[in-house]
Amino acid sequence: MGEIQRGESLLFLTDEQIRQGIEAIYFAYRSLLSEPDRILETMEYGRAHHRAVHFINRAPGTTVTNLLEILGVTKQSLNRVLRTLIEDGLVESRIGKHDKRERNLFLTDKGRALESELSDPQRERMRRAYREAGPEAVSGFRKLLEAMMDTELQIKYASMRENKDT
Amino acid sequence: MGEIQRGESLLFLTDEQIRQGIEAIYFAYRSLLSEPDRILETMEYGRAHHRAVHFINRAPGTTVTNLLEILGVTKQSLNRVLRTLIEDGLVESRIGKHDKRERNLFLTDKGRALESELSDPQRERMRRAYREAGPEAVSGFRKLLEAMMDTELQIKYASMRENKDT
DNA sequence: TTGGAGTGTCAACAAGGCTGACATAGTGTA
DNA sequence: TACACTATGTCAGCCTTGTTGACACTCCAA
Repeated sequence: MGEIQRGESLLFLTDEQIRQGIEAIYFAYRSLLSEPDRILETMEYGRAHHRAVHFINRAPGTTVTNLLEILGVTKQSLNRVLRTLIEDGLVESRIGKHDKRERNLFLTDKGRALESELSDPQRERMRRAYREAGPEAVSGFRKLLEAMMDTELQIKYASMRENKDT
Repeated sequence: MGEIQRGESLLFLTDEQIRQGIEAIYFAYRSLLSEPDRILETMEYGRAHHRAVHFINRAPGTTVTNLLEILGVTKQSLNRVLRTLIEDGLVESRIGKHDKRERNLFLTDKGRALESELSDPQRERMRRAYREAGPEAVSGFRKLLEAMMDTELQIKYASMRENKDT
């Protein structure tokens, strides 16, 4: 490839560097799923259930529509998952107060237990990586991931962090 | 978000920071798949084909077993994909020279064309993010992703970079 | 010569995406 | 009030891509 290197090196923009970055995300993402996957194998739930439970935990009272937007799936797909979670008593669906068409979703104690079981090892892995790489790496990591996101997801990501930053 | 505080502060290790990191990867990974997904919709291939083509392109002559390890799927699953790619003339499978049981996989011109079509927009997104975030962020990003990987994948990742680092 | 490795293939199944169609309740506006 | 629209749920059927299990063949190496 032919990036011309002027004064300050642009070597970090070579095709090779770009490719390695893409592969790094792929491998890291897969590793991040490995623990929950292993646990999920022993139960009647799948990744889709984990994702739903994760985001309901993060934003208790969220609506179905909001969850649909965050997860980027169809309502039929989400509903299949949500139905089993509600039937099994992991998620509670309350009719909206302002708008009775809406359903506000909450985790029950049982739901929170599942969320922990699945996410704790994931967070532990992440914590180890954070610690190992140090605060500066973490900051660069976050910066880059945000820059990679579609504007739409960037906005959702930002809004999920509201009132949560220390 | 707040500036990372130096000194004794371990604020970057709070649960909230960890969770945000996990979500950031999730959203970024999804964004990274969005362009190829859109293109794949118009053809008879899927993500699995993209992955296969990507790694064959990266390591021309690689064997089936090696590809299986990198992709982490079963041979039946990979074979289904590989078969269509070979039938369609995107991948060439040559009997190994040293070990005639092995198949060495190569992209044809047509295969390289598909790889480009799918990966170029992805690399373009990545390049933009790299440029926007700057070299230091890139370095932190890479460092953290590597720290997140399972040892096994870390090794594969490292070996893929051999003789490719500038 | 024999066991194991590398590969290919068949069949059956599951998870979790998708579309399309239709139903119901509730909201908001003309 | 009537009507259009929104939020949600559900049925049916399809696709991709993962899985297991079984079996076959070739070839390498001890």
